[in-house]
Amino acid sequence: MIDEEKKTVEKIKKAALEEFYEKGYGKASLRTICRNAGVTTGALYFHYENKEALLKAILEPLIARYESLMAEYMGMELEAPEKGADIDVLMMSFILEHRKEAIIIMEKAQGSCYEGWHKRIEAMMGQAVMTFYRSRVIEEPDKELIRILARTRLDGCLEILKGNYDMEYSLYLTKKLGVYATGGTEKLIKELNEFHG
Amino acid sequence: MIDEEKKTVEKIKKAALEEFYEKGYGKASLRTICRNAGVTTGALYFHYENKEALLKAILEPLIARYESLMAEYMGMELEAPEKGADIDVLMMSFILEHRKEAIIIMEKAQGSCYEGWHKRIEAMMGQAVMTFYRSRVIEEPDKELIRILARTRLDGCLEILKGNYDMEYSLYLTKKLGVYATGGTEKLIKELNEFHG
Amino acid sequence: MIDEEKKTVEKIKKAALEEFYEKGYGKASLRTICRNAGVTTGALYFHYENKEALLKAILEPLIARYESLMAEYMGMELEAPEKGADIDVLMMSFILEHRKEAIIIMEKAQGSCYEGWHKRIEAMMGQAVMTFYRSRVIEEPDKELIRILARTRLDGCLEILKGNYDMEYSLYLTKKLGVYATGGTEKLIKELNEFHG
Amino acid sequence: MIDEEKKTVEKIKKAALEEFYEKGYGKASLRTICRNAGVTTGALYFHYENKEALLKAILEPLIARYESLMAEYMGMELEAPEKGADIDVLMMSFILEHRKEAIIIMEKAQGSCYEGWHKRIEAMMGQAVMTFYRSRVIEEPDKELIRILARTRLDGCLEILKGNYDMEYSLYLTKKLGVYATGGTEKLIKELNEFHG
DNA sequence: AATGAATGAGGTTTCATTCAT
DNA sequence: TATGAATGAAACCTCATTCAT
Repeated sequence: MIDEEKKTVEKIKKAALEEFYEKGYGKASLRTICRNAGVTTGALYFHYENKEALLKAILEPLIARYESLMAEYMGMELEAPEKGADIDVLMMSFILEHRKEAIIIMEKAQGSCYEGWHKRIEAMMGQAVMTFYRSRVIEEPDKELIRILARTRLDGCLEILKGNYDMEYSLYLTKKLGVYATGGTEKLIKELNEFHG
Repeated sequence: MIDEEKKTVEKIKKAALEEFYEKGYGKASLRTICRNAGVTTGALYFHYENKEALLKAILEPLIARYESLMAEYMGMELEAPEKGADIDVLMMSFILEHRKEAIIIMEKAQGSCYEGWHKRIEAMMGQAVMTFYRSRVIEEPDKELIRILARTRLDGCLEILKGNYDMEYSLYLTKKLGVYATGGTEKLIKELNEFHG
Repeated sequence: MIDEEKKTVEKIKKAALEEFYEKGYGKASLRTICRNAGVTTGALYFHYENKEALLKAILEPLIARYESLMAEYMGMELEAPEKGADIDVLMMSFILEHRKEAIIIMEKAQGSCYEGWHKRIEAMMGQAVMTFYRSRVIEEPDKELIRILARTRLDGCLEILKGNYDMEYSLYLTKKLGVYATGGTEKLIKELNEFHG
Repeated sequence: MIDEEKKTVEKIKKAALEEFYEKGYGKASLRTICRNAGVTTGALYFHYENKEALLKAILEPLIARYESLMAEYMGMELEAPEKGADIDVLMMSFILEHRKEAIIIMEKAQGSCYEGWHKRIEAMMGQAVMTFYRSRVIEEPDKELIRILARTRLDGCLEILKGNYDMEYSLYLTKKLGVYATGGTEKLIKELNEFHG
């Protein structure tokens, strides 16, 4: 009873999350998902139109929050750049509840309709970082450099996610990464302006 | 003649490099590789025992250099930490000649025997960074934090590789990333010591 | 109320008629039928034992009329062969009300228990035509020839059905086809008797 | 040896021809084809890209002849309409060697790229018949009537094909059908012109 | 009378790998 | 060295049908 009360949909989503996380979308096997969920292929296809729909069902809930968060991120950093670290903390506490989903969308979605999502997210972060640099640097900052800076910051966050630490420790790491980023940014800006002068 | 002198093995390796790079080890198709190489499956299997052996043939040459480079990296940064940026430059000029191979081993080897390699490399960099932090920080630095710091630095390099820029620009970006890293490191060390005091 | 009064059975039959007509029995999908009828599979299976029973429910009403019509056809043509055209008209006005059902049974029933029906119908027409030829031709007419003659006449009627013309035009075409058939029959009979003589 | 000398491709084509002929393209099962051919799915897919390519391999040889034949048909009937029957004979002797293929393309190709072929062929015959009628009838003949006339003539030919008679008998039937068609045409033309007068 | 979740066999297709030549 | 035909398991997906509610 206790075990059977768990609805089929939940069993499928759980098994699918694990499979997508481990093998990536392209290599994930629906058969394996069904087997691990203790369900037949027919049951899966009753609930989800196809492989991609299953992935969507798993990621969609995260996405709304993810986007709104990113938008917020862009706004805040512009107004109060020194709060960058705080925002990272905010982001962490949000995402930590959907670790695997976030990792899937950022690194394991190749072949699905989310294939390009990580680039969109990188672009958003890139925009925020660029806006900040523009306000501090005399010459137009190098676009690729900014992109890479944003990307490595994102990678830091992802690395924390992948570590699967508890919330407190994750936030600790996030803050330290924030300090590092601030120091790096300051130094880089100084150097960029010196070269100009 | 000139064209036919290009040995089968070379044609296969070239096509395989492209396929592994584009699709990743797991999703790469030997059929496609053979087709693009203008070679039959039999020929491929005459030269390579299986899919993994083909990947090995492509990556092995890089690996020796990669490891020795990493070892060197560790030694140098310990002795002369301020030369971090220079070492990055050195690394770049090495790896730039094997862009795709490096990216494959770091991000596209899932499912192969190189699946865990990126972790080894991260560990090596982590060691180097840890050694440096230990020499500057009073308390034992947090291991995970160091690991992540090393990892993001690696990601920066990878990002440059992925950009496929020309050597000059790649080195420019590497240097700037070095400046950023130095600034971040300094600030973080200061903070870590302050907290202690 | 007005809309809900339309019984489930009717909705199912309507959707099924369309689906069988478009895709044929074998390729018709019960899912699609249910979806288009706005009904669940359970409801369908409450009323019909299986796919074939559903087809039966759709075709059965037509069949009784069809058979009696054919019987009548045989009798009339024997007594008054010159009325062939009139009978075609009669047949048309009957069948035109069940266009799709007639087409299904004649051309789209493969895989069902009606798979052989079109042959029965062809045989009936063949009998009628044979009876007529026997009364006019000295030697026993070739059975296959008669069968094919009957079949092409049937095809003419079917073609009119498939055209989905209005009644008036359908009857016009039927009449013209009748003229053609009469002319063909006369000429053929003459030739058959000449060869004999 | 005797049995194994029969090449795989031939075994596949033979089994496929039978399966397509019996079940139609859509319902034909590649598994069944492979089983009946004594071959694995892999073998089939080595030789043919997909289901449709297999059908193409079976029909293509017929098609070239079919089209050239139809073109010839159109030209001849225009110049010498009384030779209609002769042409039917010509057509028969051509097609008789590819009975099943012809039937597949005319009646069993739904769902494949040949889905529309039978309409093209009907249109060709319709053109030829229309041209003839135009030259004999005062008023423009009714398009649909002509179409149906052409179609029934085609059906007669198909019926002979489906009968799987020997060549001699097939030609006999074809000739008789030609006589019937001539008689029908004459009578119909007379009537059409009378109505006009 | 009806729901709708679940079944499981079967559909087409792809794949790494083998082997006689 | 190399060919290329063949294997057979596994991929995603659809289907008619069943059954507890």
